[in-house]
Amino acid sequence: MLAAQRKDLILTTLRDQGRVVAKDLAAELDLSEDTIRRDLRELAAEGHLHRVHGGALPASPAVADFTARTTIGTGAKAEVARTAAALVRPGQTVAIDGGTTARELARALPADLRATVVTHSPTVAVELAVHPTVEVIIVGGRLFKHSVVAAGALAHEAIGRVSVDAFFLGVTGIHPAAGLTTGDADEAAIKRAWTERAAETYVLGSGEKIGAASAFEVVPLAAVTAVLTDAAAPARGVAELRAAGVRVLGVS
Amino acid sequence: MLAAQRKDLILTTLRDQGRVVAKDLAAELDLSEDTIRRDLRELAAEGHLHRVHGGALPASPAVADFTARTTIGTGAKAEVARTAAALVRPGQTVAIDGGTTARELARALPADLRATVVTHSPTVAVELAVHPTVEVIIVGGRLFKHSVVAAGALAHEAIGRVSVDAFFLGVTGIHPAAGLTTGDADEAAIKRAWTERAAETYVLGSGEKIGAASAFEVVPLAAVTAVLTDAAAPARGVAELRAAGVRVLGVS
DNA sequence: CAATAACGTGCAGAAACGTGCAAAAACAAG
DNA sequence: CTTGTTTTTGCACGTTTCTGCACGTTATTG
Repeated sequence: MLAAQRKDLILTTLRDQGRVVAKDLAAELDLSEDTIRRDLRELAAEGHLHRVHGGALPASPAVADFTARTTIGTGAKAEVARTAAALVRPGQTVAIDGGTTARELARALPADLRATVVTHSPTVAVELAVHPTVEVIIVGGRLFKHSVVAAGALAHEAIGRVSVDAFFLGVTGIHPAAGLTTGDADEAAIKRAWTERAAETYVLGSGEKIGAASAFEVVPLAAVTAVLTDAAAPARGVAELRAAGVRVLGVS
Repeated sequence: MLAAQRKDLILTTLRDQGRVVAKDLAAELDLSEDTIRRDLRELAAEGHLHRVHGGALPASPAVADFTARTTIGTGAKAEVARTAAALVRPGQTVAIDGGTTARELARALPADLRATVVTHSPTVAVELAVHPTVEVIIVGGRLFKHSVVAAGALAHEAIGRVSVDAFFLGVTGIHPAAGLTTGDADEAAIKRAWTERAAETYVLGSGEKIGAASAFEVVPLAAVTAVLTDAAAPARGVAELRAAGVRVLGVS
């Protein structure tokens, strides 16, 4: 057995059994405990496991966190997110906005999806850090703490150099007359910049946002490909959007 | 059963059953009561449980919450983080690397600190989103999932346009001969770029990293201002660093 | 109150630890 | 192919951690 294989075995054993006992493994592999201890020490130094007396434990309780994280979300936002995730094609480059629905979208992406996600949301980036196949590009800038997204001229400039197949836009208001709105002017400009760089723009619009309007327009409704909402969205609001020529997905 | 596992079992039993009876647990695990009592004493000393005659009860909710926060706050990495946080002066611009110690540093910054933090770690950015006064600049780039940091040419270029008063550098190895090392070459280059843009560089080096060495050198030890470590750092490792002319803070 | 159970401390033996070293195996260059 | 270099492995050994024992002290119970 090669030394590298042995390290893989250690990590696999850790994952499967939740622990490694140095003495047992040495006997099993017919090696000295010294060798196993050396392996454990090195793997611990690289952050792959937690070295304890007599063996090793998993690196962190992050396994439990991973499980919680991958629990399928319920509620309106998760519904919207699923509708959105189904629109992402393998091989595409898509941009994801910030916010809780956007975060749900990051979670809802299929585990085998091979695509590139560009985002100015560190929260979305952290969510996608555990995705096995999606490539993630972070757009930097000044952190707008209210929404936990990068904003300002730095972000705006960086977005201007990106082109994406689709942009998943988060807003706070979806109104037939007022259009798509949000509460901060700088954030509105960032979102607008994304729509200008995207072939298609889908609004993440759970029902509570329909009929609402905030202070700053992002883009008019005519500028987007569709509004993605949920089954419980208000029928009148949906009807009004459709009457205005807007494509609404996620509700009959 | 490993000793560390047994402590986990005790805490799990406490959560599930609301109590631990020392005599019963000793019988169940075929160990002496002395051993169980020692475990309970140690866990109580760390605030994880309430020691009572005959066994243990859960720490009270308020204490448990405080302890959970304090437990994070009392580990080696939190110690290092506190030493680091104390070095940040109001009005400064500092860069924070990625990793768990870096995240602790973000948490350890004083609540009234007025400074600017630049980081290529979305995790650090998310932590600082709740800080009332610190300005945060995110450096974008391709997400290196293993360490959850932005990397690649985009990040490297962005860092080249930033100057900071101090860079708090995370590594996996601190060795008198091998220098400061990490496990990925691209990440090593990003870290190096930061050291070149920083007036001072402080290494976040909890004790387990001292004496260890990973594959890729970031910078030699002579290139940094100081290594910040914790009280439990190995004395020999610390002595060797000091003998090599390295300033080591956080341990006598 | 006395008897019993549980406690914490100090101690010794066993197990595990990490370091330095040398030999063997693997690798790379000529 | 040979030779020099690097990596891997086990050994020896001093250090550290873990565990049970003994025992005096403290708490609980009838």
